[in-house]
Amino acid sequence: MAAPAATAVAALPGTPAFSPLYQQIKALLLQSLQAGEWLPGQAIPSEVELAARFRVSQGTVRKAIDEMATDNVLVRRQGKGTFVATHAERATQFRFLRLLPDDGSAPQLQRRLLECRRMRAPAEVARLLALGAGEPAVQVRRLLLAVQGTELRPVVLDDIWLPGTPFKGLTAERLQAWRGPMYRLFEAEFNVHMIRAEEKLRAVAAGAADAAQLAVAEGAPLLSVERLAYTYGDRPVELRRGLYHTEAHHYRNELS
Amino acid sequence: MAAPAATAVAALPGTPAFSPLYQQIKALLLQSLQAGEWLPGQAIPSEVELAARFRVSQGTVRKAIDEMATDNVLVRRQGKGTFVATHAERATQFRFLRLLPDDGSAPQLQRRLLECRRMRAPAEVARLLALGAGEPAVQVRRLLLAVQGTELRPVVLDDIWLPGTPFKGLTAERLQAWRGPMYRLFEAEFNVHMIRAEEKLRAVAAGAADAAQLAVAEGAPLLSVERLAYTYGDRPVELRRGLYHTEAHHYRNELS
DNA sequence: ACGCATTTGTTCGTATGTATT
DNA sequence: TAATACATACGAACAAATGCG
Repeated sequence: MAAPAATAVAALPGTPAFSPLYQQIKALLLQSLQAGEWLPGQAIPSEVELAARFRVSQGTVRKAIDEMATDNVLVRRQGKGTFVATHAERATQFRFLRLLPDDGSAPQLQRRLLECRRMRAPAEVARLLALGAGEPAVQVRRLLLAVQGTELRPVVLDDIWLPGTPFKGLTAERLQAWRGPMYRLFEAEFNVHMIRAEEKLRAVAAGAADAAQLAVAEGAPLLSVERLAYTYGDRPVELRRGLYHTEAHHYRNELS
Repeated sequence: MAAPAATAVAALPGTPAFSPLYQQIKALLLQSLQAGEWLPGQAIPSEVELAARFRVSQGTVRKAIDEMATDNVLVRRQGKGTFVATHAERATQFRFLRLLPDDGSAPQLQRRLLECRRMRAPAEVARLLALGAGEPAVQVRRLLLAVQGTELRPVVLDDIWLPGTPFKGLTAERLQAWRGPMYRLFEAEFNVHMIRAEEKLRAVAAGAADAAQLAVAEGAPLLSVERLAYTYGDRPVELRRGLYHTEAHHYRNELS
């Protein structure tokens, strides 16, 4: 962990490997995060400390951290320090949960675990998760139910695939016992932190089995959301296909 | 337009109106943009010029511009200057057009104008566009067709509502004649620049009329995209409801 | 309750590098 | 080549928020 080359080196401009100092610092910080030197929720060293470690000015460290903060990898808190982002905070949850009630109320969802089993990854799953042929994977299926007064109405049917190796030890009991966001469990128990995801949305007709789970008619229109989530270094670590019942809910998106 | 108070004033800390200098500069720049002092595609004054005008350091101007650049309101080009963002650039178009072919090819869409008429805004439209009762509005309906080899397949049915006053002079002929993105027409001809939008997505069943336009069966699942687009100062200036046929296309979204 | 140390936030100034014309 | 504009980097000072003694 004691990096032999803690000093960042600015290559001569014009050489192919050239990149600004603050970008090199950013890369080094990301490496430390990936290596688990600082865990989600913990504070990283102060700007002056990092400046001393890397032998650069405080302003240079600042610019590196600034970018990582806008990337939602770090969170700055004036007077306290800079912290590794975590999925425990409310703000972070809503970045990945885009389904909202039409009436504008706060989403209130209950989980119901349907399945959690370990198996060899199917070809398509292996391809998207960049796994070798026959490598293990974990499949999780669950239902999310909206709480409306005393009633519970199913709104999301999730089919989730995770690489087996980093998620060794993930069981139905573990999932069942967990209170809080699933992504928070992943980072707390398996040191896998989701920072980015790509989604493909489609309208599809409900199949018989899915319709039964979601309590809708067969052939009813459902919103299909296929997600590929990435951790540090753009490594894909989750494949998720969700079916959303959008009668009293909608998927909210901000274009900017 | 000759601002009487070109000098930014830092209120005493603790007073309610206090905000950092660079935020004040940002607000002043946004006012100038809103007033049309610099038009989309044009260069704004250089950082040193702006620093002199506002009596602040170059670094402070720089920070204001930095934020506006990440907001996609301005575009920096090293060696050339800083420019007002425009919808003419390819990159900007894809920020607002999220429908992509499943096969990964570049989207190639043809427009077919169905309707363009001026009328009093219906109550719901008026509410969302913050119009007074009975104020004029323009309704545009159009079809987008995917070009697949020699075939044309309808994929999007758009129903667009615009406030009548800023869009005085918008006619079917004007729309028909325009080559390029509609948002580019809006900023070039009507000085209305879209910078942000909120969308609500749902899966719905195709009605008889919509199904006919999109060449799908009645009841087929369609992706409904309801968009409210904003210009400078968070003023809503477009309401759009699109129906997407997502059999060979999908809506792409990036979570970060 | 007060003050002090720590940490990030803001602002200034200066110098040099890189891209464009 | 020279001038201009943005990009990077350093240093310094003070403000604001936090936590601790």
